[in-house]
Amino acid sequence: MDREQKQYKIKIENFYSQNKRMPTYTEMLRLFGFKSKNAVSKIVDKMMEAGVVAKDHLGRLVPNESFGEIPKLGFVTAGFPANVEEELADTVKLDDFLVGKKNFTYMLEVDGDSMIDAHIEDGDMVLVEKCTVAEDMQIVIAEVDGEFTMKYFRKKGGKVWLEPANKKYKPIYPEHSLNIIAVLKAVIRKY
Amino acid sequence: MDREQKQYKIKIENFYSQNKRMPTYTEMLRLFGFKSKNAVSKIVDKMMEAGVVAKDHLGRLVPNESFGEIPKLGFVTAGFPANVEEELADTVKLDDFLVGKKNFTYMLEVDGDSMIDAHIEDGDMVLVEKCTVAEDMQIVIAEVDGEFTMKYFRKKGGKVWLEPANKKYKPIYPEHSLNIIAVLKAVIRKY
DNA sequence: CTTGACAGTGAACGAGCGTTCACCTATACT
DNA sequence: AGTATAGGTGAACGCTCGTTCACTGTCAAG
Repeated sequence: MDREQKQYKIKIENFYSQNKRMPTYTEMLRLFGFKSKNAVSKIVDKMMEAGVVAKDHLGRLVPNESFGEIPKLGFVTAGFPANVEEELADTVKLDDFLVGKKNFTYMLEVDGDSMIDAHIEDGDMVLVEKCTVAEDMQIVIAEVDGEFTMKYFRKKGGKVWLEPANKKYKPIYPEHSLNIIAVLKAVIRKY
Repeated sequence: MDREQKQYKIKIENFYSQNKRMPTYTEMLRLFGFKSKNAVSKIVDKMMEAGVVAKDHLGRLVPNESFGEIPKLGFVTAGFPANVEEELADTVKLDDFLVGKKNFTYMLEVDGDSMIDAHIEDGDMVLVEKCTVAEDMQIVIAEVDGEFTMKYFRKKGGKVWLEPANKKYKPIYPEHSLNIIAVLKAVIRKY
């Protein structure tokens, strides 16, 4: 893919992320600065050959799956490849990477340091999946005797309780009820 | 929005996330199980009134911004709202939430525990933004004397060095060169 | 029963889309 | 000079999309 094609791709990507759809040929005409749709047509043909975009069974332009994805580079210690602009083996789409069951996923903000030994800080965002059961040692959002909290879920010998990841706090043994609301799927911390 | 409309919305959402574009009326016809496009037309009109979808200046159907977003619920301790299916004030799109400058963002995997006191574990994924300068105390990916590493960037009185977040390791004072490659923007940990 | 509202059918239509063809330059090669 | 080749213009053409209209059946209210 040469430099010019990359420019076109970036313009299409921007259009797509702004308008949530692919541009029409007439729109690309303006976008690229041509005066004839045919010029666009030829460019699109090349892009299809290069695999940047594709057409579905209706002949409609659809973005290649790399749209909106970000390159995944391997380990930190391995460093950046010499030319990071090069074709990269692996890319990730954050939505797909983080969200499993779309309609059951919620984001919450952590307050308190009760999970600090699990390296979950006050202020971190967590992605949780609504769910009523959990395995021993999973981190869950639970409701115990009317209070909501995030803790390790413990289950041993018919007993269930919650355990913080902070020695300052003590395990919680439910007096009346312990309802699992959701299980932790991911932690996100922004800087 | 009544139950039926929600079903339609979910079907459209699924189509959109699979095909990366909105369905045509003919496709919705099959999708919803009607025999006349007019039935679809009426339903779409209602959805537009309800704000679920919209049409742009070309009359093309575009998803409302809530497509692909996940609900953001506030603090963990605040718990889940009684009826989580309700209209929710806040939603987040993970891509936009995490990625600032799209063409400068990369994902790397952390190995080693040198940043453990900053609660970044071995195996965590980090999002970094390519960049050559940094502030004191920002976490950066840097190349020191030929080696890549992730550390706190320190800058004081004209001197620069790197500091791990783990007492087991010592600060790194560059012998020949210290190049900042990228700055840390987010940490992601999956369970 | 009559009436009106609602939901869906089936056919017709104009518009804009993507495609295609003939043509017009430059630039590079023989 | 002569000639391909690539990159662009401008107009024409079908096709399918979204829209619209008249019509049908169903259900509830008067």
